[in-house]
Amino acid sequence: MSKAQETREKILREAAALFNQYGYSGSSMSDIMRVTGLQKGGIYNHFKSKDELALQAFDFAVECTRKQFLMVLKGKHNSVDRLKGVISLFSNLAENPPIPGGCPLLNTAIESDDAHPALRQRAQIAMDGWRALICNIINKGIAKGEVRETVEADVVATIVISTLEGAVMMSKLYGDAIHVKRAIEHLHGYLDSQL
Amino acid sequence: MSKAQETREKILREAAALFNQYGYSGSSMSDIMRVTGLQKGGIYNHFKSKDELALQAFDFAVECTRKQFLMVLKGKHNSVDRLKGVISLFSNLAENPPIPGGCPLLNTAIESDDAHPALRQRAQIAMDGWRALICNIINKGIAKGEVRETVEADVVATIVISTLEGAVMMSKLYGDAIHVKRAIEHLHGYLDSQL
DNA sequence: GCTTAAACAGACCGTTCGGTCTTAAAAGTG
DNA sequence: CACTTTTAAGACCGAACGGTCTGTTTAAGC
Repeated sequence: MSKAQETREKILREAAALFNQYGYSGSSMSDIMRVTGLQKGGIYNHFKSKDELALQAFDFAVECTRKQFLMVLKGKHNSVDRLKGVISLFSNLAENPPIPGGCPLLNTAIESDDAHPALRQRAQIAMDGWRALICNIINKGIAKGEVRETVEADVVATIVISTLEGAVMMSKLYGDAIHVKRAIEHLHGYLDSQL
Repeated sequence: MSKAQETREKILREAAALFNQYGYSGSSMSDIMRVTGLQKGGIYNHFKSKDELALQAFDFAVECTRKQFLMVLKGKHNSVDRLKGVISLFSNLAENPPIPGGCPLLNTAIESDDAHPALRQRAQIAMDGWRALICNIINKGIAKGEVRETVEADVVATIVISTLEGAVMMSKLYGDAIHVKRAIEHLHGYLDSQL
């Protein structure tokens, strides 16, 4: 990887962490200069505006998360196990998240929904991807006979994501992972009884 | 109510709506001047800083919500009905919320957890109140024999709140109430089978 | 209705904001 | 190694930021 690409990725990584903790409007370009150790010119050479940087930093964060999903899915073939694997990833998210600040999708969705249309659209796309992942696992499970045919994948996706994200919010608010742990346990029971 | 008190409350109401939609760092004093129709002097006469205004506006928003809870609880005496009543309040929250921008507790928790200790503490207190409300309903239900003795009120509170807040996030992200509706339906089933 | 304390307007302050541009250094390329 | 292009620095810009302060208007209490 060229020097330029390395710098670019460093900016994205540090900016993603900053935006994830302090939000888009809570992070200034000066903050980004500080955490990257670069001056204005060094940053604006790679990104033409704060807005563009924010969008790409969000995509970067989403891609990080997606890679974690794929890793945990590797080797698991039973569809219920695969779902539980995805869910269990969240036990770390509140305590030692891959990107500081918790779940980027949650944080970005909340900040952008009324305030930042472009960012909101990216968040929607990322959420679509996550919902599709869950739906795919379930529908393949149905096809393989591991999951009841009456199960509505869309509904399960909503329940799983809502419960996890809400629990991350609570655990981050209190600095206590117990809420995420309870959510995970509850979802395991839910999946066992419903699928 | 004196003129001053009216003005003060108008500022709180408008500021609460603004902060709830655009966040604390996404709302400037100029924005608050615009929505209140007041100049700097008129606002700073009632609040000594943007920070203090933000804290009080959050408390104002929480108090609004609390009143709604009390209203829906009035007349309901069966503990499961009371819980379901609280839950059903959320069907409006994503579409036509009492304070524009969705759930103030959710929004404030997400924005403040890494960025604003004072606001975070207020959010914790508000969350404590909400959890206590749910726990009280359940524990009284146990005492009255309406709820199984083995039910852990704390755990149920976590599940109910997490699921609802996560669903509000999703519904607001998509501008589609279906996720909140699914969450409510799921929680009704959960309460029926667990309590 | 007068008095007096308050509420409010709006000019003003220093700082920080996002963003531009010139220039020097460093990296890539033959 | 020479040459070209890219990359980063940092001075600089106008606008907007949160906050202060003085003067004027308004409303409350006698």
